[in-house]
Amino acid sequence: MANHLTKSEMSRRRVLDAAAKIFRDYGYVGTTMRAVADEADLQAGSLYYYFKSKDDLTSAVLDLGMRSVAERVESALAALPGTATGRERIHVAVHAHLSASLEVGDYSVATRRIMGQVPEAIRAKNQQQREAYGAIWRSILEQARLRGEFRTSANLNFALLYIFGALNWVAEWFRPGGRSIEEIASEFASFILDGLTGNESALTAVPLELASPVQAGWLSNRGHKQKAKPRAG
Amino acid sequence: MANHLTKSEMSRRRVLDAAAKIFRDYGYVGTTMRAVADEADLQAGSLYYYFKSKDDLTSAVLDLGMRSVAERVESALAALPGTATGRERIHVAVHAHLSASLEVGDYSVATRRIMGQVPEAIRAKNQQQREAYGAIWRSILEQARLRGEFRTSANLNFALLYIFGALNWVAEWFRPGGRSIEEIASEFASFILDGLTGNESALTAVPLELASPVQAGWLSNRGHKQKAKPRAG
DNA sequence: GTCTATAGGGAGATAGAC
DNA sequence: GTCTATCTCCCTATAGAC
Repeated sequence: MANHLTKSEMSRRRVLDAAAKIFRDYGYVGTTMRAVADEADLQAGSLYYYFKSKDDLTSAVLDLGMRSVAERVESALAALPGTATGRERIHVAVHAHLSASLEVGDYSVATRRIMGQVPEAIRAKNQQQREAYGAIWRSILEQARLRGEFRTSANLNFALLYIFGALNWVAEWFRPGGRSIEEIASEFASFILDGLTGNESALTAVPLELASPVQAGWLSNRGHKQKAKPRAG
Repeated sequence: MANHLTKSEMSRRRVLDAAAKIFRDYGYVGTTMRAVADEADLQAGSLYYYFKSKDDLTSAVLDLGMRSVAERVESALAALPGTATGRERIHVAVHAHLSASLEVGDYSVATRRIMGQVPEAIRAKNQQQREAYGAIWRSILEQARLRGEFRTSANLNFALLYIFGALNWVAEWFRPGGRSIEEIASEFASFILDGLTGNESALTAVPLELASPVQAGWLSNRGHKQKAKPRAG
């Protein structure tokens, strides 16, 4: 049982994937066990074999989404040589965050949308993980400042909130088939480090194509087809 | 009836404010007409005097939140002299956006959370307003680029998505009593324009207080006390 | 592991009194 | 304008068969 999942583990994961999708489209309260079961090709009662309640399922979805991103970023940073600059670390962290976040896109979007709507007990538990992940970023920023790579007037507390706002919004508008994650990561790292005015000495070169419009609705949540209007009463 | 609202108009607004709060905390499906009525000191049936359905109410909440921000930004930009630089316009737009967005904070947060969960018809309608508002920002960015204030490698489509992600997240973590909206706006405009590395010649000077932690949970939605756990089944 | 059946309760919307 | 009463439908969770 080293690497392949048991049937039970696979089914459990199938339920989680289904739940992430339904939470994303219908919110916390709007998600029904029936809809999750349907998406996972099960009957509603069967979910209770894997999760003892709707809240237990909710907590597991939030946990998996958060951990996927945090672990990817941690290992990407750990793989860097000790000589890496602040710029390099930030670029790598941005890429790892976006890459993992988009890979588990249903979880990322669901989390962003329902975090403020789940019962307090669930939120508090997940909040600890979020703070721990934030601490990683805080330390990258502080290291870069200590190395003298930042202007001294930059407030790192705000920078953290600013960066997370921009990065976590990506899972809402990204659609496969457009610009690659690498391009987006380079562009965003460049925005974070140099802003819009900064000099041209960007990170890795980013092709100059100002004219090409971004794929789907530039600001939107469009594209999440809902099977039906959320059930009326 | 030039300036003061009729009783009916006031009640309607009371219902909208109540709905924004409930949508924010419970999501689209989780919001019940009973809960909105309770928050507005009415009975559930009475809401149907003002709004012909839950979806009609939903649409009105999204509309008001969006318009509040767009109108404030438009008029702030219109008030600028023709000689204003790209930097100045962006700073003013950031401040106006944040200021309006926080003033109708319940609407802003509710919109951000439920936009992806409302029925398609409602989303499509609101989407047009969002695109129109986005066009304003796009034109500021393009003007600044034409004036030569930006590095030519910056992709403005991504810049727009990046900026909106960061700005619209603020309503989630901002708590009155901490740093002022003006400080946040200056800091954010500086991030957008100069990034973290840019030279010290910021906009208006921002006091250097790297040590002071931002008030509540740095990444969180904490602080929206829920009266009770969303009703269990 | 997955199913069916069902308990006990809450939803949106309408009708008609005041 | 606002209320109460009510119709019809769907929810979470459990019990027990297979």
